[in-house]
Amino acid sequence: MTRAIGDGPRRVGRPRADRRRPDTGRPPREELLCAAAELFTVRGYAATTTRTVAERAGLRQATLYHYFGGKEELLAELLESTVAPSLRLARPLLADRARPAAQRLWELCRSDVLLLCGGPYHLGALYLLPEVAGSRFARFRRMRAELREAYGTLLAATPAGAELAADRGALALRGDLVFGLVEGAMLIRRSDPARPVAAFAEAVADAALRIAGAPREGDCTGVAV
Amino acid sequence: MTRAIGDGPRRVGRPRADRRRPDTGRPPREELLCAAAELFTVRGYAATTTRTVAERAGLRQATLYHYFGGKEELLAELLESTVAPSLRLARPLLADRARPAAQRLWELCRSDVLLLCGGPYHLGALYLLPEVAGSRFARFRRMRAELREAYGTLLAATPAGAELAADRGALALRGDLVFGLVEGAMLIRRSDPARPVAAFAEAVADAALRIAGAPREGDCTGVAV
DNA sequence: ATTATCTATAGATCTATAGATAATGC
DNA sequence: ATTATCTATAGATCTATAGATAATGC
Repeated sequence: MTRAIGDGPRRVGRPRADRRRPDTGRPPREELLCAAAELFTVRGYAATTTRTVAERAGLRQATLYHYFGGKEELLAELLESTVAPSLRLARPLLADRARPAAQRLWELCRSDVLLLCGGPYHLGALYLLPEVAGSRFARFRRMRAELREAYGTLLAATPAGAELAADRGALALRGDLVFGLVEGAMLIRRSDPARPVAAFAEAVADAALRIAGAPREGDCTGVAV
Repeated sequence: MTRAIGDGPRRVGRPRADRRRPDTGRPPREELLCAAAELFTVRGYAATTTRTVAERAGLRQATLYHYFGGKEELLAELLESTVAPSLRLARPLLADRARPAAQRLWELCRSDVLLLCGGPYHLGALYLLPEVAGSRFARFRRMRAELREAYGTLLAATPAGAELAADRGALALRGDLVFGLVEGAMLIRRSDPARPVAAFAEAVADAALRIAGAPREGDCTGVAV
């Protein structure tokens, strides 16, 4: 006795009022996060209401509070879920002294761009929200600072970085430029979303290494520049 | 018979209720724009209310409507006032065939960063607002597209750009990266606002030219890199 | 009994308009 | 008379809570 997909609720609890939406089967918490991701990135955080988030997930506004304390909690969770994979990636790269620093830096840039631009939503755009300065997002900011630090460390270990070792200011500036290019990548991408992400990520990583000061022929990509 | 500064209203019309604020003498329209600039960039556009804008300018909320149709009109005016100077600068640079393209591109980057980051507020951050997609901002978008075009033209006229003439896609991508770095500069700057703007602008222009593919020793700045 | 959802709503906004008022200008 | 401002407010939100309800689980 099979049931058609999206057919009936086999779940505990009062059924949803909005029956139009097919039952994805995914947990409501996740559906809410997805809805928030899309709305926050497309319409903006402050312009998005708890009502629109909930209804896009097929729920009534009040039900959102069963899963989250409010809009800020949604944002905090989205932000942290975006840096976390970058950090998991950065740590082993930092430790891997066998490979040249420039190569590891390139790899970090490329993966970060993929993470920020690769998903269905450009979550990286959320990093730029003024709201992120609030105390509720301290944990996210700490994680991001650690990632930022990883960029700096790798850059300093690079031949071009070593040359600058004496001039702390110049090194810091260059680090900011590299990190800024990577984080700003999803804004660039917005102007031409049709471009394949993989190639785009490599192009950004190449550009980042040029800013870092890598020798011209030393770009880590095999692709001609 | 002189009066102390900020003393008394010598102006037509009902006096302001809020007497705390010293009379700057500047026209209220301008004061409103300034207030909006600060609030939009610091707190975010959607999070800023007409009330906070008006009261920061020393006026009651309703008085804002004497000068502007609403929040969107304030934003539109701020946005256009930010691209306009960049465009005025780009046009003669495009026409000036005497100087090498790379040098003109460098100059354009540097000035744009100064315009975006030099003022008291980082108005460039407003470019990234999702609201800018709205129809009310079509004129701003057209102006920005023209500026974007100028970057592309200069890049193509560069030696490195000429090499890529065959590969339209690669040229477009590189143009996006250069333009994106410049527009993203105020986000980078946010991480270290203490840095002197002039040097920062040159550093970004240098970085932009590296992305553009200029020969290593060809950076237009006299400063060692 | 437990759970996921719902409906209803109080309280707090926020925008935009209507109409009054307190100056100067003539 | 003209002007720049004000006060007051209707109407439309939006958030967060209280409490009801319709499922399954035992």
